[in-house]
Amino acid sequence: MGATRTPRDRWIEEGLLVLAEGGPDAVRVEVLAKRLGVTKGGFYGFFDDRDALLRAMLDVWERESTDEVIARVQREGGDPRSRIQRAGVLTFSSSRLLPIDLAIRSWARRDEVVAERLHAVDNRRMALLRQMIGTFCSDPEEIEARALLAFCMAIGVHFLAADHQQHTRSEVAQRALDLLFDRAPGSAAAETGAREP
Amino acid sequence: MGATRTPRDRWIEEGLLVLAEGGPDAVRVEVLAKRLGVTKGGFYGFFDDRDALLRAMLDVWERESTDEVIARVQREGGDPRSRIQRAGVLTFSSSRLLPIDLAIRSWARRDEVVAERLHAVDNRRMALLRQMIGTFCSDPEEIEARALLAFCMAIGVHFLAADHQQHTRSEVAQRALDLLFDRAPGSAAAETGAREP
DNA sequence: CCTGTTGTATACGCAACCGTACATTTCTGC
DNA sequence: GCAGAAATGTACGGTTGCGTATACAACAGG
Repeated sequence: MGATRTPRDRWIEEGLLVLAEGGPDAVRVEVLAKRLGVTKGGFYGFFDDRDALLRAMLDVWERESTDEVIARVQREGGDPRSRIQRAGVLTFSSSRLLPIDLAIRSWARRDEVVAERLHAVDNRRMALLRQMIGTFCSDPEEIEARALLAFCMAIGVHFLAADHQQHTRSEVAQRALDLLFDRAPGSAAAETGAREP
Repeated sequence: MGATRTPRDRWIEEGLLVLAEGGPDAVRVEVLAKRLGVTKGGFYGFFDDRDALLRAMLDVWERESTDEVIARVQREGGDPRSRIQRAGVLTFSSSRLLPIDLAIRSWARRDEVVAERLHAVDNRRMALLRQMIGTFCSDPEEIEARALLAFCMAIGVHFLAADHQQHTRSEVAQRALDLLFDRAPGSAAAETGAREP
């Protein structure tokens, strides 16, 4: 063949799916090949080795998680506050990005290189959060504390398994966001994450 | 030999260490054997297979994370509030339990059985948190929201890689806890987790 | 002592996966 | 159509890990 039936991007894409489902250890060349309906024959034409694929996956994730989110938010306009809210939704409510994000966080705990990549991405996100909270809170230290809480909740809810008595997780999460963002309880808004029944 | 050089508990213990370092996929029988300075010869006398070890590891973790923490807290006495604080410290500041806990959380995202175990443990912890927050907050919904935030932060900080401008992570975390627990900023207290430079 | 019991070493077959070498197919441009 | 390039299939050797079988060693009780 001359026409690429399984281009480089498809390997990366499938790799990200498997990463989300089973963690980095589940990303095996021969497994991806089977899922793509080919053999690993072509793989080594695109990548030096398995590790090169993992790095390429991180590249794509980093770009999608930052530049693309920001570009899309800018393009769709709106006031500063709703823009940043939208960035949160795009990142932490995306059924595509969220599981990948969570998998990479776990991965980063045991891989220094991944940790540095995540570090860069999280700093950009934290800057957005700060900006948003700064629209209604002036004390820099309190902004930082609220931003940390919001970020931790966006991540943490997906690593938590507790029930909430007579309430659903998303009801409680909504209430928690109300506390963080200084809104009257129940006023529908931000949703930095937290979707669960 | 008749004397057990490598009893069942040592396999479990080493398994938990490896789990904390590299996740469940890193827990391999032959790897543990090498780390223990023996071969896998004896392993299958204690466990049917690798999976039985993983289950035994979860048993130990569950017991240490709940009953033993609670027992120790009760034994050391104190008023209700400081007891619950101590339970938080024992769980989320323990250099032994914390990494295991975080590894199990990641694991639970892709294993239903593990998720159910974590579910039970988290419910017990959540009950303690509720109790503590209930000592200064009466609205049940707000208690639940604050408990969720506190729990999410105890977990989330370890999955977050962002910097905090001129502050350290633990300074910001302290301030965040002050917000959550209705204290004046800076009044040294609870520390539900969050130790980092 | 000597005999079981029990923990460990050794060796085996099997399977998954890596990376390489080489053959084969299938487009593309001439 | 016919090169030749490009993607894929096939086959191989090597490694790691599983679980089993069996032999060896060390300690216990008689």
